[in-house]
Amino acid sequence: MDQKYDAASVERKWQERWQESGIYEFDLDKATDPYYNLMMFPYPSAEGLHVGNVYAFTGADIHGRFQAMRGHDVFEPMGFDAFGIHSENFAIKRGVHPKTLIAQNVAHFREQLHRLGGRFAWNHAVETTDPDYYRWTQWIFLQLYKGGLAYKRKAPVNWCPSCKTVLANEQVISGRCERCDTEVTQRELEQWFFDITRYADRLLENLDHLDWSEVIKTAQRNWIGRSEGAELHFALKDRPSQSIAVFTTRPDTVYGATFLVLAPEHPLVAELTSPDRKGEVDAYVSAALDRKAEERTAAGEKSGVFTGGHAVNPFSGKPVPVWVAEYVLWGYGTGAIMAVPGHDERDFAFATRHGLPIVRVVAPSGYQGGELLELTEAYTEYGTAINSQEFSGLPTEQAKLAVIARAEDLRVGSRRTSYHLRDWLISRQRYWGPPIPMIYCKECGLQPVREEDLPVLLPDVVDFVPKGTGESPLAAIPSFVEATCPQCGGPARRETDVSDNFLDSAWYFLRYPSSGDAVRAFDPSRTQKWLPVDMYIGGKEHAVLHLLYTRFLCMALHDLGFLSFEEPFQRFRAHGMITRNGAKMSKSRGNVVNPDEFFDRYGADTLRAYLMFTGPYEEGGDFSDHGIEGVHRFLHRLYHLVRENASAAQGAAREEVVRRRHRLIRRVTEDIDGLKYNTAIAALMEQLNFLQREEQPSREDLRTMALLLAPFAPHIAEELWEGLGEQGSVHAAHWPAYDPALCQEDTVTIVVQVNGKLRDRLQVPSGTPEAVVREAALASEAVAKHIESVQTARYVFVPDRLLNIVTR
RNA sequence: GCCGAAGUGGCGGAAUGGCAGACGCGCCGCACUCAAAAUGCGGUGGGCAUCGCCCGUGUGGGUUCGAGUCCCACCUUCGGUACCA
Repeated sequence: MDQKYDAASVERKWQERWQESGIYEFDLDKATDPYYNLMMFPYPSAEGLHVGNVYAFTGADIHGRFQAMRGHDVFEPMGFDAFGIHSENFAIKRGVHPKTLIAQNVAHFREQLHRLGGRFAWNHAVETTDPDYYRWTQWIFLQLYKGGLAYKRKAPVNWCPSCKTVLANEQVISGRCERCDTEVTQRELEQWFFDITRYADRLLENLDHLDWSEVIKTAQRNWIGRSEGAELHFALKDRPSQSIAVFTTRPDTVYGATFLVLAPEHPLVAELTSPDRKGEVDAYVSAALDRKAEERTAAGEKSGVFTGGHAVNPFSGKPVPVWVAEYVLWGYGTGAIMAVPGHDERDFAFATRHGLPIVRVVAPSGYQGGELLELTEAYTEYGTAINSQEFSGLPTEQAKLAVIARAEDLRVGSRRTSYHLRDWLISRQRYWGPPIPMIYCKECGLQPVREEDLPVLLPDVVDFVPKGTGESPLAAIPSFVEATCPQCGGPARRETDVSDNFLDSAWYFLRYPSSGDAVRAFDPSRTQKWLPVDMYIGGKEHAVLHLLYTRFLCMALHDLGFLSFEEPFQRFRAHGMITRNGAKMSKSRGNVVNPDEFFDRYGADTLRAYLMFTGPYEEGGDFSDHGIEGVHRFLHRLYHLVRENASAAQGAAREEVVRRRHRLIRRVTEDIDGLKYNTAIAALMEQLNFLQREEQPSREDLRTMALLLAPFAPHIAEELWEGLGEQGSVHAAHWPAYDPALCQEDTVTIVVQVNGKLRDRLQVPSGTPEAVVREAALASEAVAKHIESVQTARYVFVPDRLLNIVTR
C-alpha cells in the first residue's frame, strides 16, 4: 500500500485487474447458483451519465456484490436503450444522424460506467439499436400478431404535434407529451395496438403475489382502474329497434337517470339530432374535436347541447332527452352515460347549468320515509333506494345487484367491467425505431414478414425528419416501401411506421443471457436457468410504462408458449431520487451534478459510498458538495488504519471487541438486505471510530472492515484486502458470518424510570434478573429522591433495557 | 378532487412501543505548525440553572406504566393521477 490513499491510482489498478481476470464475465452455463441482478438500462443521452444513473446503478451493484459474496453466481448485465423519440429529436436538433450520435454516446457511457466500478457482465451487453437485437423485437411483434394480440384499427389516439407522431396513453402526462412536454391533441387514425386490455385482470390479480415496492403496485392498480358496474341500453324513442348503450357503476340509480349524454364523437349524435338543432350540435361537436386534449378533459364549466332526440329509460319507461357534452369521454366505457344528477357531481353540475330535472333516488342509510332536504350537491354515497318502484327501500348495494339481474331478464343490459387501461398503441410515425414487420398486398391483404426475412432493416437515410402528415419518414423512401408479398410474390407495400421505444425495453432482460444468439431471441435453457429475474431495481417513473408493458409482454409470451413463467421480476424495488441542496436537479436550474467531476476529485468509491450515505436508498437523498468530504475522510482514515496495522495486527482480540465485530456484521448484513445502505455505512464509520481508539486493532477486525466495505467501495476494499496479505479478490471472498450468541453485549445499560421519566442508568451484566435490578435501582440516590413519600404501585421490567417504577 | 409518501437540531438524516437526535456535514474550542492547510482530540437541541431540573420529533385529542413510533381529526410539503360515469 502507498503512503497516501490515492483513489485514482487504486481505482485504475483494480479496474484493470478485474478486466484482465474477467471476474464478472463468467460462463452462464457453468454457474451453479444463478442470481439475476437487473437494473434499468440507460438511455445513452448526449449529456453523459447523470448522477441519478450513478445513484440507481450503485445501489443495484451493491445488492449484486453482496449476493455474490454470499455465494451466488450473480449475473449483472448492462445495456443501452438507444432507440426512440428522445434520441431522434436530439439528432434532428443537432442535424446529426441518430446512428452517429448514439454510437458516440454509448462509447462515452461505457467509459463512465467503467469508472463507476460496477460488476457488469459486459460480454452480455445489448444495444436495442443493433439489428441483431431489433430483429428479435420485430420477431416478438410477429408472434403477438400471429397470436391475435397485435391488431390495426382506426381509433381516437393521442397525437403530439411537435414529435409528429401518435403516443400511447401512458406516454401522455397531464395532457402533455412525455418526451417533449407539448400539449397533445386527439386524432382519429388507423394504428397498431397490442391487446393489453385482454390481460387487465391478470395484470391486476398477479400484483397481489409480487414482491414489489408497494408504490409501484398501487400505481399499476390505479392505472388499470378496474371498475365494476353494468351496461344498460336505452332504446331510442322514435326508433325502438335502436338503442344507446351506457356504462354505469351505479345501476341502482337508474330511476334517477333523467337524461343521457353522448361524447361528441359518438356515432349516434348525427342520427339523433333533430333538424332544428343540427346547426348548434354540429358547431358544438366540431369545436370540441378541435380542442386540445388537456382543455377538453379539464374539469370545470359543463358545456353541452341538446340533440333534440329522446331515448327511453328502460326501467321507468319515461322518455329522457339526449345531450352531447365533452365531459363524456369517447374513449372510456361506451362513450355515453346515463346522467343521474342527484347522485353524481358532474351530472349535478350539468343539470343545474342546463336546467335539467334532478330526481333523488338514494337517501342516507336508515332512511324511514319523511321529508328530505333539497339537494344542494350530488349525494354520491350508497344508502337506501327511494323513488325506485319495487327497488325502493333496498340498501343501494343490493339494489345494484337487483337492477342488474332485472336488466338481464329484460334484455336491456348486463353486468360489465370497465378499465382505465387502454390497448397499447404501438406504432409511431417516426424514423428511429424498428420498422413494424408487416406488408400490404393488394391481392392478399395484410401479411406478416416471414421470420426468415428478419430483420427489416432500418434504412440509412439523410432525411429522417418527421413530416407531420401522419406518415413516417420511411414512407418517402421508395426502396424501403417497395416489397414483395410473402404470400403471392407480387408487388406489395411495406408498413412504414416503426414500433414504440417501450417495446424495445419490454424484453431486453430476456435477451441478456442469450445475447449474441443468432438463431433465436432467447435460448430456452439459458432462460429456464436464469429467469425470472431475482431482483430488479429501478425508478418509480416507469411504474405504469415500462413495468406494465414488460409484465404484459411476458404474460403474452408465456401464453404463446415461449416462456414458462408469466411474471418477469420476482422482486422489484424502486429507488428514490437524489436532489441537490434540497432541490430537484434539472438543466434549467443549472444544479445538475456531473459525476465525472466527482470521479476526478474524489474517486468512484467515495462517490458511490457518499450517494448511498445520503439517505435510505428507497427514499432517495440530498447531495451536498460539502457532505461528500465526510465519506472521503472515512475512506482515508480506514486506509491509513489498515496500512499502519497491516503487519503488526495479530489474530486475537478482547472479548468485548469480538462481540462488537459480530454485532457489526449482523447490522451491515441486515441493512444491506433491506437496502438501508445509509445506516450500513454509518455502522462502518462507527466501527472505524472505535478501532482507531484501540491500541492495536486485530487482524480479524481489519479483514472484516474490508469485506463489509467491499459492496460499497469495491476498489479500496481490494486494496485493503491485498494490503492485509489476503489472496484473491475480496469480491470472491465469503461474506463474513456472525454468531447471534456473540452479538449479545456482555454489559448493558438499564434505564431506570419513575413514572416513565428517566431518572438513572445502571450498568449491569446482560441477563441480570429483575429482582437484582430493582434492588440496585432502589439503592440509587437519583431514583430514591423521586419515590420518597410516594407509594410504589408496580414495576415494569424489560430485560436488559429498562425498569419503570410506577407510583400511585 | 382522488391515490401514495413524508414532516425530528443550523443541514442530510438515525431510532423491534422503552436513554430522541446514531453516523456525517457545518460550527466552536484545543493540539500539531513560524503560520496556514491537512490531520488528531473534545464540545455542539432549547431553556432555567446551585446540585440539578424543565421543555422538546408539524397541530389538537386519545390509547399505554411509557408514544417520534399505535389510533382519531387536522395542517403543510413532495410525488403520481384526474370530468373514467
